[in-house]
Amino acid sequence: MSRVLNNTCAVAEDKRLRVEKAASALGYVPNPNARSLLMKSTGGMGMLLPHVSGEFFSEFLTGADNVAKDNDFFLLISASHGKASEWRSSVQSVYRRVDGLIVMAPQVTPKRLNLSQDIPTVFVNTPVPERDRSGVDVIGFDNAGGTRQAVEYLLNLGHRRFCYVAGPEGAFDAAERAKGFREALDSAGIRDGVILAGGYNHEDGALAARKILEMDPRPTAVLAANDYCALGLLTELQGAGVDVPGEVSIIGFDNVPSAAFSAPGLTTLGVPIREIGEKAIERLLHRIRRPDDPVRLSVELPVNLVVRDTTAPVLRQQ
Amino acid sequence: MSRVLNNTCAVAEDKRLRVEKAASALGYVPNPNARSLLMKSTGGMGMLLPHVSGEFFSEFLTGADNVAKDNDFFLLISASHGKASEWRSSVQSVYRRVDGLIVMAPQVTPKRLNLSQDIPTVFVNTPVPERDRSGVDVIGFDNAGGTRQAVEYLLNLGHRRFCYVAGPEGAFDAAERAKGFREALDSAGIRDGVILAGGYNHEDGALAARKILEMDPRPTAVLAANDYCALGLLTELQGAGVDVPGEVSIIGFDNVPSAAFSAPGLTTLGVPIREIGEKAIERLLHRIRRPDDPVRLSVELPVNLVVRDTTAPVLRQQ
DNA sequence: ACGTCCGTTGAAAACGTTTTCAAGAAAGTA
DNA sequence: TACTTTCTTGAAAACGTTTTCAACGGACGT
Repeated sequence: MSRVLNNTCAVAEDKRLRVEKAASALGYVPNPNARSLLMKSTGGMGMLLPHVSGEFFSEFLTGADNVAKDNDFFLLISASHGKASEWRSSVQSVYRRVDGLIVMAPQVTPKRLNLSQDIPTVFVNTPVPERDRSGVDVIGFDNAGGTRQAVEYLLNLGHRRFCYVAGPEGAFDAAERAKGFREALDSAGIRDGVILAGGYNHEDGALAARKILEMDPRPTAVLAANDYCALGLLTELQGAGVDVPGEVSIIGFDNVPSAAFSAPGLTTLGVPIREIGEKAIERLLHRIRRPDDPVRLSVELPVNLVVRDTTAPVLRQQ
Repeated sequence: MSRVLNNTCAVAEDKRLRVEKAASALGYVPNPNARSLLMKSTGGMGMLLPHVSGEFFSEFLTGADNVAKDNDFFLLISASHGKASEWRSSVQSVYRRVDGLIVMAPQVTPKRLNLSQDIPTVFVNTPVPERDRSGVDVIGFDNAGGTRQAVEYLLNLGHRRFCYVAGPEGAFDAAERAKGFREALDSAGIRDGVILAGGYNHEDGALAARKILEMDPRPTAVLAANDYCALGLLTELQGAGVDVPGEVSIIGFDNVPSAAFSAPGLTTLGVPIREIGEKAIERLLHRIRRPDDPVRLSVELPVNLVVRDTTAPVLRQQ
């Protein structure tokens, strides 16, 4: 009897007791499929991500999970996505199983995902053209501005020979970060900034480090596409006897927890990714609870330079 | 018409075409709730975890997600669990929404979770008493043996003054690791091993490091409950001018990706956590596909010492 | 040409809930 | 006492699928 479980209308006290006793004796748990088939709500949030590995995503998940749990929502996660076709099948499999969707697809433009419009969706760190933002929320952060800021900081420290270790091919955020690097150098009138192929993992940084070691003259400032890349770079350079930050300054991107605990501590660009995870779920909750609210989010959060110990004035090398 | 979408029986070719065209024109996607209500299968795997933060869990998730995706299963994740009551409500909310369940509950014994027996369940790194293993699969790893192995390695390097930075209170795996430490010291006849309160995060290691710095005589070998703790310890000791491994050797636990990229590289105990994630999902898939197979898994995987550069012979200090 | 069998197809039952509908009982009012 | 209103409760409809059932038509064999 659904009335007693959900307190939906008045029931005689003796009957209520009998039903409750029977329910707990049988270990009765309502079937959520039947429930959400009828009620058209599932109590879940879907997260479509490119990966789940690394601290960037684990922080994002942690933020999302915290507020989801507080509101008794579960998280449905689908990851490991490179191609648009994989995205589409994931979208299908998630559709109608959740009440809201968070999509982080730095490699794919959302219209290729053919998402249905009838489910609240928040895009995070995903390239959404202005004309496609009508029905959806968009949370981004200033990738290009971050690198630009970092370059400017290094310029002020006297650096003139720059190198950028790029992120993965085809990823929108990586491209933006590289763009910020080029723009900042252009503004400063520096023409010989080097961009090296890289990626988002330690190994990519280590590989780039070996190329940097062979360069002559060697750059005095290296920016990496993210913290893991920077950390791999740092370790490899140190292993080759290079003094960081004495000879080379390094700046990462993301400010993952580990960045604070390298030796020396990594100077990096802080992205509030855990807070973004929280905010994204909160946003979905709002849209679920007030479906007729027409206002949509479209924010680009600032990225803050977190100065630690892998950056120093260039004076010593000149 | 379900017959054409699922190829369940012969249909005239012209009708099939017409149905398919109509379906794609309307953007028809079958409602998964209605589907699984009837078919009693959902195409999802549930993961009940204590957290999702940090590389340990992100590696575990990556492994699980890889094989789940290859088999077109989605992952339903419920985390942030401290208390048994939270676990129970999560179990309820996941029940019937997934075809299999992975439970990692180092803080709770499974019988307090009142899990239903009718869904395949794999316990990972969870204390399951022998008598409760009849219907479930259990994958563990040798926590005690790991620390024991590490202590023995350090003993061979000549270390005699040991310190252990413990994990979180109440966690089964942390207790096992501490037990291994005590046992190994007892076997060696060393009575003055120090156990410090700690935790699973960088900060816990850093805090413990400050206590170690005040100790006199200072230990020459420090084991940490996990890698993050060890890394926090390492950074803090280095910051205080302590030479690692010259003055103090450090060994972590888990072998998360970052452990390879500290400076110096962290000696640690390798837990194949990504493979465990894969194996757990594979196990569930097997049990879903062959429900009548009575054999149950009950394995304790070995933990391997991964020697890097935070450990050295004690000679110099004697 | 007639009977049988197989391939095809439409209708209906089932899955486990919630919600609606209507009926019945109890209580209050004239 | 009779009528109306409110409270309670059982039955039935609905949600969107899959599967089963039965019927229909055609093809094949005798």
